[in-house]
Amino acid sequence: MPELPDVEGFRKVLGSCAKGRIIQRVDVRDTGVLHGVSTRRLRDAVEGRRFTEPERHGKWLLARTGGPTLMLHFGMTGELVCCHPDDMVEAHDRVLFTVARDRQLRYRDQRKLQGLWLADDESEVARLLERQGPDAMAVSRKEFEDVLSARRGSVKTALTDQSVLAGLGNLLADEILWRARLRPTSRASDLAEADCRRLYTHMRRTLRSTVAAGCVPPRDSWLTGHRDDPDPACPRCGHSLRRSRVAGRGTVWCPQCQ
DNA sequence: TTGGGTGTTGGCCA
DNA sequence: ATGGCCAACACCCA
Repeated sequence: MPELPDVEGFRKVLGSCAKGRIIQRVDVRDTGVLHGVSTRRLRDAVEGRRFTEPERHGKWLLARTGGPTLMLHFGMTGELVCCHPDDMVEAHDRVLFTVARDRQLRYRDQRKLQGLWLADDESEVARLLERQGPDAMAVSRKEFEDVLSARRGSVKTALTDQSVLAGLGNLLADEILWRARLRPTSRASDLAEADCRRLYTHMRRTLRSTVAAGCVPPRDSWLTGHRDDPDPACPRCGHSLRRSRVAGRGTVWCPQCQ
């Protein structure tokens, strides 16, 4: 689930729930989500510190504390929620950060495909992000065109490859390609300049509305609203949508208008 | 009950 | 460089 818009939503949750507050207690309920750091070291590193303005790069959330930085990745099922410490701890609440008597930030994740890392300094942050391409929300049109034209594979593979462009997942890629009327299997390097511009425009437009929504909503007028229909029809032209596999992922597109 | 599917990533192999 | 397959994990569904 979590793609750029979701993670941007989690960044806002962190900001409104915990920014400026002191981390009073870290409670690790499941060490399986900790990567390269023990519960002990995590607590020693951040308890007593204050959450500052959180940042995001692609699908990574950077929880800064003025010292070490907590790096969060949400995999397919993770989320960040603001709770009351007395709220019932749910089965998938893996790490709890108590930041006030009445506030507790929770890293909740069903599948534990990713988790939390602790970066002691900026070089460690950079090391964890070194394989990430430019953020999809921040990339310039020029840079976008440059990275796409350098790719031999399909445009969908390029859009979802985090080392090319950071932030887009399977759903967003399908939605953006549908809006830009481009087949997911088109070779990225074959795109005409006009195609590339259109793709960039629709990427920005789609990101803007999904970030505002805090997710990629299954709207009726969007492709997202139909990908799970039994016999899906294109909300733009009515033609039957096609399913296939591109970049190893379930892909939905309209053979008529894409 | 079992096998196959799922919005994440990275590693290995050809 | 690229694509395919698998694993990590927990759950759903036929």
